[in-house]
Amino acid sequence: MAPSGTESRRVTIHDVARSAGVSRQTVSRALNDKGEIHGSTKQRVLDAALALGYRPSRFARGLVRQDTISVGLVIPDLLNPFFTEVAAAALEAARARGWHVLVYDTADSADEERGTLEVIASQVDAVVGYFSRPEDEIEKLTRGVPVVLIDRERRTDRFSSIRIDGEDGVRAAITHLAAAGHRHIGMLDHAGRAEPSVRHAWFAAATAACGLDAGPVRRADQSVEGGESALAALLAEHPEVSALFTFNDIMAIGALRAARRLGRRVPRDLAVIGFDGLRLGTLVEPPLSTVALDTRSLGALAVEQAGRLLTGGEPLGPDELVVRAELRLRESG
Amino acid sequence: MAPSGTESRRVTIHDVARSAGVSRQTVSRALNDKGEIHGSTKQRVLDAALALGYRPSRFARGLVRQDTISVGLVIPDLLNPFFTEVAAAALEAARARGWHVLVYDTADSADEERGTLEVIASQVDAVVGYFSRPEDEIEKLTRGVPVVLIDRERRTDRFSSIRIDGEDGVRAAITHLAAAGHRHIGMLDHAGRAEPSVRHAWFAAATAACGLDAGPVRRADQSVEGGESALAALLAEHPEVSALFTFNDIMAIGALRAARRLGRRVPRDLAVIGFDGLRLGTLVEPPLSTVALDTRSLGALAVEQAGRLLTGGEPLGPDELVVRAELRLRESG
DNA sequence: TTGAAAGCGATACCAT
DNA sequence: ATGGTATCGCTTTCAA
Repeated sequence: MAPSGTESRRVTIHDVARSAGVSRQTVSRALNDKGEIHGSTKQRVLDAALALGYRPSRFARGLVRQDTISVGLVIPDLLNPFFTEVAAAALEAARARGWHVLVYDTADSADEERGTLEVIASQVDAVVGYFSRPEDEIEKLTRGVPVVLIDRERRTDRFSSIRIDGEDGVRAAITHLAAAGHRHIGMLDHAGRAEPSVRHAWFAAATAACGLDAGPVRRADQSVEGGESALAALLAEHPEVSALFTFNDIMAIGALRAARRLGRRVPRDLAVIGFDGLRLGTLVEPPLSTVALDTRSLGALAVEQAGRLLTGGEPLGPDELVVRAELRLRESG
Repeated sequence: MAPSGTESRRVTIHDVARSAGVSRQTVSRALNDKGEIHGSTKQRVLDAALALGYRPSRFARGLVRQDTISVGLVIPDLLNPFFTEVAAAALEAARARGWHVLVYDTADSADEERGTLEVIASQVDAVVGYFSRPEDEIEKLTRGVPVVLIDRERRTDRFSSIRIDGEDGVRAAITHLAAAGHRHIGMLDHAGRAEPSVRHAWFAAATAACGLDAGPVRRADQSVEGGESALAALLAEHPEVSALFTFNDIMAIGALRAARRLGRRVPRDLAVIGFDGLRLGTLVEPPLSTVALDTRSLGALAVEQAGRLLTGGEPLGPDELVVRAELRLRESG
């Protein structure tokens, strides 16, 4: 018997019970493999359920068995390999706990982010991810759900953040470049927010610490194309620049391309060091040197903390909610 | 007042009602912005809700307002850029419909896939994605939920599949190589299943159609490393091979690397054409020629069909459930 | 404007 | 082994 044709009302446990000539409870027993049920009865119920195309309501079930946990993962752009890696790590950590993950890609758009925030709170037990709008707005929209922010500061009963600490890593990178004789190190920062990024601050501090003048900085879109055109512009204005640090690996890969186009050999004529530590960096030519983040533990940490916030377990403290970056030298610088 | 400290029972609408001195229905009105409520009453309720840290139960709410739709997206490996692209497309299509997407990464593991199948049916309204196990097993485990399979055949009331048709694209690729004078075209197939892949069949048919002898085929892991070592092995046995077609772009990128290591210039000494059309292919050196799939419409199509299966709308027919591949020549071949 | 009562669809507990 | 009843937390009539 095929499942009802058109315009079908939902098949409930009641329908199955009636069809099999038993009570609802018996149906429940049969479906959930509880004992205490006669073999033939069970089979009859199962047959009836199949024939009717019965599917338990996840809502009704969730209401009484309060077990399933779902977390919302908010990502600005899944196609950006960095976020892909974080997402994959979060999925893995969640799976290990038997949690379900609802993924929302906000497409780098403030509107989409707002839309997501509006619906997400009613669908999940905790939220993890990246946001661009003011914390108090996030707080308002997430109404009571625990939130773990990545690369953003906010600590309250309900909010936690994972801090990305690249200070040492960036200093190591700049020190390395300086030791190689580079005097003019430029940077490609990202143009997302109004102010310069924290990574830029690390860069500035590191160059100063090496006794170098502040190198030229150019802000650009957080993409391969952004890095490509920004480096061309930067080099046009500052041909003396012989080394480059970028906000992230994607932009660095764009810079590699621009360098090739401009006839600058890497690392001989231009040393390039990115930030993030993407796997992708090993695939380009030359393999990209980078200040690497452990994206895996980043995602895992976020999920772990969400769990603690959720169960009222002892939340991790600021010192534990940090992911440190470290210099990973390959061939580009 | 901070949300209760330890071991807190769930705060229900009832608690809020009592705390605000009104009935549950009034609370519901206040929270859902229904009219018919006095301004001050509403404010009092809202305050009480906030003070108690009240959050509506998604299960209870879902039970009565049967509106929210969730689909499960099953992906073998989110870090594989091809699947990332499909996932991103599916997320986008789902968002446009206001659906929620639960993502499951099965880590290329049969066990994880089984585990996912066991829980997914009770959490979503429809399932979309990639599976490796036999259809009847999938059917059994998904108990009544509509399923859209990608790159897999199965059509019933409840199952649909999106077919990937690369026949013309592969023929165009091989024809192009033959026209360029290549007589010995090798292939790197993937080693996932027991039999050769469909893509291999297209390859074989295309070489035959061009009047060439069947080229050597080597099976390898579906990864950069897999492609890298497989090409080395293939070339060692068949040094006459001057052109290569691969199961996918990732393997082709591995092949590019191996070629460089072996001192074979691409495309001069070895022409390489991949399959998938990844954005990634534009970043390597030289940019990868490929038989490209429109991953965006692949994901969108899957979601669209899931919607039709779900609402009982007229499902798309086999002719519409196809994504065709086309040759995209860049510089590697 | 507010409240009482009746479900939504399932499971758990207690009888029988 | 099976059925009755209460219950999960919320929204939706329908009265007042």
